[in-house]
Amino acid sequence: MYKPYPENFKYPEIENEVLKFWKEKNIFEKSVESRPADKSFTFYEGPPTANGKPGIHHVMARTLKDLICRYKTLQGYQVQRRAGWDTHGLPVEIEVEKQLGIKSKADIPIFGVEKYNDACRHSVFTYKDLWEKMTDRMGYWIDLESAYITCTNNYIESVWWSLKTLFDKGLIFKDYKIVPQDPKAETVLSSHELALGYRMTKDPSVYVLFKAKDADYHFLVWTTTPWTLISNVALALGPDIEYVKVLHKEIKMVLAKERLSVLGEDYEILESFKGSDLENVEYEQLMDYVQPDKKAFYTLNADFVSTGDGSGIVHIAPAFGQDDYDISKKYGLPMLQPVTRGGRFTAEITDFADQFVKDADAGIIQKLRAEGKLYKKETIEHSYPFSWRFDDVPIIYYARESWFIKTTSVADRMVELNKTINWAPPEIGTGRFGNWLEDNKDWALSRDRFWATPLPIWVSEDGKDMFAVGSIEDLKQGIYEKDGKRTSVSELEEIDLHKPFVDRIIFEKDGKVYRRTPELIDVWYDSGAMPFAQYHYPFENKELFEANFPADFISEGIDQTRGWFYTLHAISTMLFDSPAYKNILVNDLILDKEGKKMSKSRGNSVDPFMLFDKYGADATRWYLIANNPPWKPTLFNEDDLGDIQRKFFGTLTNTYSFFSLYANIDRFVNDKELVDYGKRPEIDRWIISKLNGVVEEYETSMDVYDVTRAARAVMSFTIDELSNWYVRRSRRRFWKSDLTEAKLSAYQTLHECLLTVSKLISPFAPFIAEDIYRRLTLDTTGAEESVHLCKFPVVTYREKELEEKMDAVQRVVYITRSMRAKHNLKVRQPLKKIMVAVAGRLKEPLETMKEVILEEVNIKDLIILTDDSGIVKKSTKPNFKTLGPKHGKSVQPVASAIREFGTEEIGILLRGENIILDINGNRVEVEPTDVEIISSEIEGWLVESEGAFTVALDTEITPELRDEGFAREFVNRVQNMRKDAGFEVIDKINIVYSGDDEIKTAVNIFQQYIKGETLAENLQEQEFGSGYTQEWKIGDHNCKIEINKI
RNA sequence: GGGCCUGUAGCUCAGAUGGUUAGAGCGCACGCCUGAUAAGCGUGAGGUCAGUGGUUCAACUCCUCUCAGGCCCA
Repeated sequence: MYKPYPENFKYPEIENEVLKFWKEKNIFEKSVESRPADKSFTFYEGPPTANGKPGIHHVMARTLKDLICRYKTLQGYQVQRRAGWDTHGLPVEIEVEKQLGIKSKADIPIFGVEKYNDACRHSVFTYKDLWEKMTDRMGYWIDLESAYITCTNNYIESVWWSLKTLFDKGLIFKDYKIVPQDPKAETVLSSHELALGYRMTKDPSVYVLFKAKDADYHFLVWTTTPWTLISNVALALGPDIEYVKVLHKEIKMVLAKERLSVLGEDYEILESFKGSDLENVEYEQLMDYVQPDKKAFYTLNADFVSTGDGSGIVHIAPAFGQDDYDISKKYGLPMLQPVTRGGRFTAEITDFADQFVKDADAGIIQKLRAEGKLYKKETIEHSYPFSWRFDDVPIIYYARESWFIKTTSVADRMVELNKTINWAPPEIGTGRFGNWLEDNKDWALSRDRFWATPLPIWVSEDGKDMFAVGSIEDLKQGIYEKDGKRTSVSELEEIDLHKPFVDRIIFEKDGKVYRRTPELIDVWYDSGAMPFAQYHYPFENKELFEANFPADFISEGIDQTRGWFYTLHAISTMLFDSPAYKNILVNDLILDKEGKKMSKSRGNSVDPFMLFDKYGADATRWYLIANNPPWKPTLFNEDDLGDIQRKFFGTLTNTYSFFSLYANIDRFVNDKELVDYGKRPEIDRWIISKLNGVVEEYETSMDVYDVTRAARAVMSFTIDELSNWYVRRSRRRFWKSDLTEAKLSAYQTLHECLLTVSKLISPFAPFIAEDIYRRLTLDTTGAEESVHLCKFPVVTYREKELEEKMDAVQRVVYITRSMRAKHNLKVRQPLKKIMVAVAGRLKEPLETMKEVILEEVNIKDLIILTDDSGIVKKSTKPNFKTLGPKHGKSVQPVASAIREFGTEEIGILLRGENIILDINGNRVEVEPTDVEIISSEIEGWLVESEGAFTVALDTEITPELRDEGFAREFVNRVQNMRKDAGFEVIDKINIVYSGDDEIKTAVNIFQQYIKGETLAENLQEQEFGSGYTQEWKIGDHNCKIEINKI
């Protein structure tokens, strides 16, 4: 018995049943355990943060991960999938601060770090339930129970081990970093927070004159942050930019030639030179509040100088700009930083002491003007970041001491190792990621926050010595100090590797006291450490880690390029001199219909649960994968989901329904010995061959992670080949005749196709695949319990010539049908004959498929015209693919000569002989392969050509054909009535009818045919009874029909 | 400002290594089919393949520049 689909069934309901089945039977666990452990495929799950809600893009990423893992399982690999949760970092803190009503970072110690971090710890899994629900509902198979969690002691201990390793290698050091800072909260902002606060604002745009030392000219310098001028130590010029010295309003000044427009019209060029000629020119300090301790106040060359705006000369204040800082390191410039963390000038700046720097701008400008150092002042409107927490607090870029990892020391190695990684698509590996590696900067590791992995470095109180702690064991050598009470850490019952606990631990060595440096580490380090930290390596699971490193496969969104992709790679390179992953599949954003980014604020984001309820997880998954390659931005359109469901899943379940309907009537069970492929009818062999072709294409596509191509291949096979051709062509075999070998073959063929399709789609649409598979194998002994325990189908049978043959048949049929349509000749009206002219090699194949063509197009006779039939007119077309390389430039004259070929030349070519031409005095030999011969016309007939095929149609309708046409129309009306009357497919009926003479004649002649088609016992013209009756018009003839169930 | 990606029909997308009539689906119009049928099929309208210059016998395809969009970074 093949369970039919109920009418109007809902996919989500089926999916829920499948979920239940999976859970009850532990199918996921079995799909892992049933594969040999020594043939493993390692997958790393990038940990999401569970304190944000999951969205549609997470469905995309999880679909990709799931389908590759399922595919590899199908192929017989053991794929362990362990979930993970990212639990530290700013996002968590921000959520908690919102809940607790904490306004600024400074409030946190007052509130209590201990309480604060407890709140973080509890907030981490706010949406864990939702995430798990989504994971489960969408069919993403991953072991949630054993998930690794980054804030556990074990995890942190592994991270500490790695940090100590790096520290001992000398790869961790302290330096300055220019960070965007919220001056009111005295907090460093993440790039994410920074992005929140950009808005248009007005700032001064000032041109200042720096007087060259011992000379009579000035450098004209532009800035939008006058307050940084106090900290100026150098001026930068572009080495390849052209500069001029001009006389303007009685002042000699230097600026970029391209920026002369700044001066208006009135100037006189005195000299011109390149930036590189102007290196090392000393100038007088502009405002002398603070004195540097190193050589300063001279010009230098820098590539970042542009002539897009300003004067082409950039003032350098190392404490307040990343470019400035970098160049200062290169030239060994001093750093002047007379500004507090709160953004106020220090006491040294006597005139502006304790003023907020931005507020001091006006006073500074005034002072410069008074001293004659201001050339001009304008106002500029531009986009500038502001605090997202406080109104009207501009962000200040500010140099702060940070801890760094010296990734630049392994930059070359990272580049090298990256070349061994297989990126899908490749351009992200070479481009976005590769360039990022080439341009590597040291990793700014530390964060001045509260809820994250503490940096395990202890510094002596005199600041001269430090060491790293790499394990809890090491930590136990320390002393826990709280409220003046000192306890040895080894005596404590509970150890928490977070603030403030670890900050209370001190070490005493050689008479010195060591305290932990207060910083925490970048959360990205946590996730990048997951290959070993998830196993608590090296403290445990040594073998497990080694067996699962590096990963065979990871997959995440493109936003992880500089996030997880990088941190995994950097940490692995430094610790293990190995990449962390061998294959990586990247997905791009999901945008809305208009191509805009989805966001809560815009209200255009899509709730995945709504999609699952409305269309099902399968349709959602399929849509995301098949619509376009995942590594290109997807324009999300809900309507297309409905299309996928109707067209693909609808066709598939419909095909199954068709199969089950007849298989149940015939009591077909798939336990008979298989009919040899070779013995099956042509159409069966054809679809089996096509099926195997799809299996091949699917596998090659999947192996290079081209999942979209694989999905599309299965989809078009199912819709076009299986349903629209095979089933339609074979319908009669299922409802006619007894269960002969031919019919058995049909059942076995369709069964195999459906079964294989269910396996192929199982990674993509795991629910419906499971459902169809189970319906198909309900009575099959020895079948796997679940499609997800099956092996990938083996290619069994190909017959490429047959595929070509059928292709030819289909083309003839399509041409003929289009001709009928154009000439308004209904398909139910039989026609006398068609003639088909084709290239010689196709003649015999078409001959054998004659019946198929005739049946499809409802025509009585098919004549395949031989090349020498005399009535086919042939023409020639040059084949540029062979001619081009041979003749190059002179291909055109040869081509036109070929177009001129007549019967004689064509005859020669058809015999396989060459033709010698004389083209402008040159001897040219034309081979048969250089010419395409097309049958373009058949004399005296209605013809249509397409490529190598020409079809001629005899449109004459004889009285006999007309009668047969009527008979077919009659059958069609009866069939419609059977259906309207609600009769079963196998019910027998009696027919009563009336009509004019022409109808009567036709019905009489084709009485047997009509009875056979409609399962009628009687077909008579007599008094109407009380049966189901309808009136019809057949052509111009009226007709009344009554049917009665017997 | 830098890097990467994208630009093909009204919409969503295909178009191996350059080869001469650029395809599909959806949508639209018209028609057909109907013992799978809230499906299916056909026909038609709709394209200077973003633009420019070049390489070539031949460019949607390769190269240059420009324009537009997206993402990342500064």
